[in-house]
Amino acid sequence: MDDGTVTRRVPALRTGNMEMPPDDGYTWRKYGQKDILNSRFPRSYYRCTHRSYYGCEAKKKVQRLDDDPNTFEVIYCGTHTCQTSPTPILIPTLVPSAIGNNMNDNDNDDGGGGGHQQGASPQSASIQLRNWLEGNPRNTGTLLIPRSGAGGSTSRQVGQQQGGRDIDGSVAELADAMFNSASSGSSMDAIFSPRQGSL
DNA sequence: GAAATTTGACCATA
DNA sequence: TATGGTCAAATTTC
Repeated sequence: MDDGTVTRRVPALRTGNMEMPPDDGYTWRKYGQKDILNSRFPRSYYRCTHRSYYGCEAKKKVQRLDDDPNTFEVIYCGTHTCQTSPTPILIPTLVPSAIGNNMNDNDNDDGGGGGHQQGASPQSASIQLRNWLEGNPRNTGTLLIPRSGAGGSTSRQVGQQQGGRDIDGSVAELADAMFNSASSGSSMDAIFSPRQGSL
């Protein structure tokens, strides 16, 4: 169903705790957690923090793969209409056709056990990220914005970038740190295809 | 004081 | 009947 549902697999970051999956640049608010029978790990349900302000109905489900505990399966449902901006920018439908296609590919068996999934086209959220990531061609993808919970607890796992512009500078630093840390693992590279920067 | 996270319960669908 | 998903209330942190 290409109704805006995107399934992506992202390796757990080694930035302190692998309890939290890489942030995708949006502010998510956890609204529930459920233990899945077929999974040893519970599934977390997130909703866009700007839902109240922008009516953004974007949601995502994060679940750790039973086969790869260090890999998270993030299922995005719906599209963002907030773009994490101070103003409600309306983003047209994010080519659901392409999205629904890649999810099927993601359903494929594990990507090798090291988090080499990819195959999906990070256009849903990442495409919007590029808007505020302009100037950072390397950051064309999910970004982790550990403002206060990066080295503390699993709480505040989502960056509290109020608007996204405030983190513009932090993004570069965070991204740089992340890419440097992940440069040996190519995990990030696996998630964020460098091809995105060629757009 | 406000916002977010956590846990439990309830509802809907298969 | 069982599982998944969502909502609400309480608690914790900033």
